[in-house]
Amino acid sequence: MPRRYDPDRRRRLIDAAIRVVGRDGIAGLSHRTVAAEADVPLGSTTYHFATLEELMVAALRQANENFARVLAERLPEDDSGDLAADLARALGEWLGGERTGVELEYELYLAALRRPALRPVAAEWTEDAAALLARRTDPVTARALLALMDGICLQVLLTGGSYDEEYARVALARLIP
Amino acid sequence: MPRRYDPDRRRRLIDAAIRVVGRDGIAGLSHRTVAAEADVPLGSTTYHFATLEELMVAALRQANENFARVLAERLPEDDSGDLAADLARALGEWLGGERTGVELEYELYLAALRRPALRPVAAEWTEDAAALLARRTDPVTARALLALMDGICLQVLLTGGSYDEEYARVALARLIP
DNA sequence: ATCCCATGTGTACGAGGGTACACATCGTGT
DNA sequence: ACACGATGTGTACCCTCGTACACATGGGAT
Repeated sequence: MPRRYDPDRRRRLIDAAIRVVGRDGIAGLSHRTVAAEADVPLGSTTYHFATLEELMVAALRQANENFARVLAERLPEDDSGDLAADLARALGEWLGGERTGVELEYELYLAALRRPALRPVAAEWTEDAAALLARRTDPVTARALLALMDGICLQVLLTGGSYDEEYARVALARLIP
Repeated sequence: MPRRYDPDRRRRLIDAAIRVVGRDGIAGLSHRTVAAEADVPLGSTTYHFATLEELMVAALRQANENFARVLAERLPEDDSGDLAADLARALGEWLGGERTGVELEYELYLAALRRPALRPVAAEWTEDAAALLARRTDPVTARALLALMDGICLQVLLTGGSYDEEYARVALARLIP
């Protein structure tokens, strides 16, 4: 039974947790489901992550890093272009893809509402994203743009409506002084 | 044991469900916890609400009605005043009160992300709120204002930060053409 | 070479949950 | 007056979960 000597078992558990949340939501997250998804015994998950919150923290942090990378690519540093249009397009690409991915990241993000342990990670995320936007505008406007993007995403995801990129562009443009 | 003849048992179950979610979150919602909170036998909850989603739908709908009433009071129909300031103040009062109440309503609202059954109710809510705001501005702006308010609330609640009413007022004002 | 400890494995227990179902009771239409 | 259906009650089954614990194993410090 020598599955011994698994250097990045921790990483694989995090990946498995992300897949589980993507498929069944946080409600489907348990030590057992993660263990099954990662093909490791139950005891291994409880060893590396004593509580499910620890797993969520790790998963949220990784999801943040992924999204920050994507956003950085979509936001060229030179401010020659139209920032509102760039952001609206980035949102469109994000929401236009697999709904699973968006749901996954938002669900982990929103989980911070009831779990104080996740709040510092959520705060990191908004700070990092704001810093990214602040390359193209002032910090206060950056925060407002982020808030509006969050709100637009929420409305689309929660009501089951469709994303209107032109509407988003106009609204975002109004926030830029 | 004649607890028979309970005309508004359904209503009492909904109230109990709201109290349970307020105290322990959706994670703590179960037929049994609601039954205990409402002081009725287990079978009664499963009779009136076959699934927990039905309970959540009813609870979310009631929470919406409560909040819509409050918002209507805070938004006088005459447009003599400053709309952005009114909204920022309403947000402040809402976020300044018991964190429990805000968390409760937001948690039910956000639950629609993963539960399609809740999405029509969430959509109703945004439409009703937008109609309220549309008394003071155009429909497109009303939607944008709502989205920004959602985003600002989220950032406060998820990151554990504090609410800055002046910042909110400025950002909201920019959205009004 | 040896020892210690981080890591990995298997299993068991008690708590709590959804669901089903048989039975009790009352209101109401006929 | 009566029967039937809506509503209420109690209980039992089976599942999943978190947790704890005893044991195995191999790497690296000494």
